[in-house]
Amino acid sequence: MSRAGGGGAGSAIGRAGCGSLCEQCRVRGISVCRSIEPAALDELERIMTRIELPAGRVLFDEAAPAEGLFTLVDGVVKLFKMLPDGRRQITGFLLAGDFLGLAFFNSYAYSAEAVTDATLCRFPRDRFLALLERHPALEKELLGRASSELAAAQEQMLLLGRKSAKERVASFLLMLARRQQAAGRTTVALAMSRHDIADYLGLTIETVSRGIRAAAAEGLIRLIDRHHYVVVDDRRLRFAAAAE
Amino acid sequence: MSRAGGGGAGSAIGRAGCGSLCEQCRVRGISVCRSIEPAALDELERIMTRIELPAGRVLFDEAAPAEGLFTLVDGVVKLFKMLPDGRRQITGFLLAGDFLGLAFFNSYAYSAEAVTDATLCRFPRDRFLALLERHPALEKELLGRASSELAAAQEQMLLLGRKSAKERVASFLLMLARRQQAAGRTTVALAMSRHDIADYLGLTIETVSRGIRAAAAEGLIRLIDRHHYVVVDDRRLRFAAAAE
DNA sequence: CGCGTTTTTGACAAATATCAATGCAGGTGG
DNA sequence: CCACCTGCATTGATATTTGTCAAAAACGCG
Repeated sequence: MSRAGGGGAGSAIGRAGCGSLCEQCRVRGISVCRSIEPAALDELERIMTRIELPAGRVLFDEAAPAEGLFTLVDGVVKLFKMLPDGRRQITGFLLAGDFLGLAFFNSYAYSAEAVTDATLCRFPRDRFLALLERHPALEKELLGRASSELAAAQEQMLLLGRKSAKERVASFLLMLARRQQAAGRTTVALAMSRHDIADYLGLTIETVSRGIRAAAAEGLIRLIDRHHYVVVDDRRLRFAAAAE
Repeated sequence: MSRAGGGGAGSAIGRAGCGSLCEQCRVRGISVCRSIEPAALDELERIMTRIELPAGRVLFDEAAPAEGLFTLVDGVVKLFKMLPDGRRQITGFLLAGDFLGLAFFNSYAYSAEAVTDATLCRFPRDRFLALLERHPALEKELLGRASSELAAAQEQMLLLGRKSAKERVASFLLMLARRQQAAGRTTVALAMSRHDIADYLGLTIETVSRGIRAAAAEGLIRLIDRHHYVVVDDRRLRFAAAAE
């Protein structure tokens, strides 16, 4: 499936434009990396703080005052919203290079929590916005990211609103594979729990489990163990994902 | 009368972010109206073309080369994506003042079609992007819009992934009421068909119909006719929408 | 090696889709 | 102006999908 950004599930998953995190930016610990003048990079570096976030730790809560913006340097972070009674919807999994925390109202629209141990850079909101004024290229970069995140969000709405359980699971398996293939891997890692997958796909853990097993039984994938698989039949997997 | 619910009525519906459509911009026929320097407005006006789109007419198709950007001056437009077998997900309804067509890859991520007769302004993509270079305030405006659309998309993912049919319908009725109340109306117009509502909420038309009737039977709303209602019990409607 | 947690599996229940009429309203042509 | 026609909406009966509940199996960890 041709998901904008080559796999941008949910919010800000690695984007074609940014490709793999460029080395220079990785070193600098920031991911806003395309077409940014060195002067802006220097300024960014001056106002940033590095954060180590252990797996399961909350970075910020929905509706909290948005005092920081972040880039993810390493690890996986999930974004989610909750209903008053505890139902949860994960809106995206973020990978290295992704940006989060942009809140044009003054509070976050979602919560963010580390799936694995993660490393981030934090930029104080006011100073970052001030910096934005002086560096239009940075603003353009953010607009591009927001735009592709929006495309990914729309793709996810299609999945949530119109795909069957099996199609959702196949779409997810395909999306993960695409992202990791882009990084040259053939074995795909399922870093997140069945519970997280379920809350991302709008299903229950049981239905996710059955969907994954069915995909394996039908020869679309081969399961190495509960958290690793290989795509065996890409064409049929795409078909199962209703992606063609 | 046209299903537009009266073109004038549609256009009166403001947008939270933009407030009500500013008069100056209405006159100029463009909706990118906050904090834009007059010079930029003049330039925008110079490159724009006005378009009248009859109800049901397609503005552009998903995956088509994105050669234009648009602002909606009057009427209602729906954005949607389709699966190969014809299933459809409407990702949003646009009202006067909304912007569409931003595509940072070179093709549209979704199709756009008029729900009611609509008036738009078209800006050629290349010239608009060039103009963006010279007017950072315009870029900031777009970033703000993209950001709030993203928040709305995440809210919709929560609805599609985790809310029951009745909650979805209640959320929809509440959302429409909020948008129209902001414009000082008390009777809410349901400009779109049950089919469109169903494709927006990820349901079938029958389930939407039952949901609306149930909301009326429970005294949350009072139906004037099939395309108009009044919110009777806001608090319970919010509760039914799982919004509190 | 045993224990708690996650995942899988199975039986059953509930929500929603599907199928099938029927009703309603607006537009059209007589 | 009225009656019919057509498409949209509603309603009801039934089917299907997916969720719920319960338990067993697998895994990770001390």
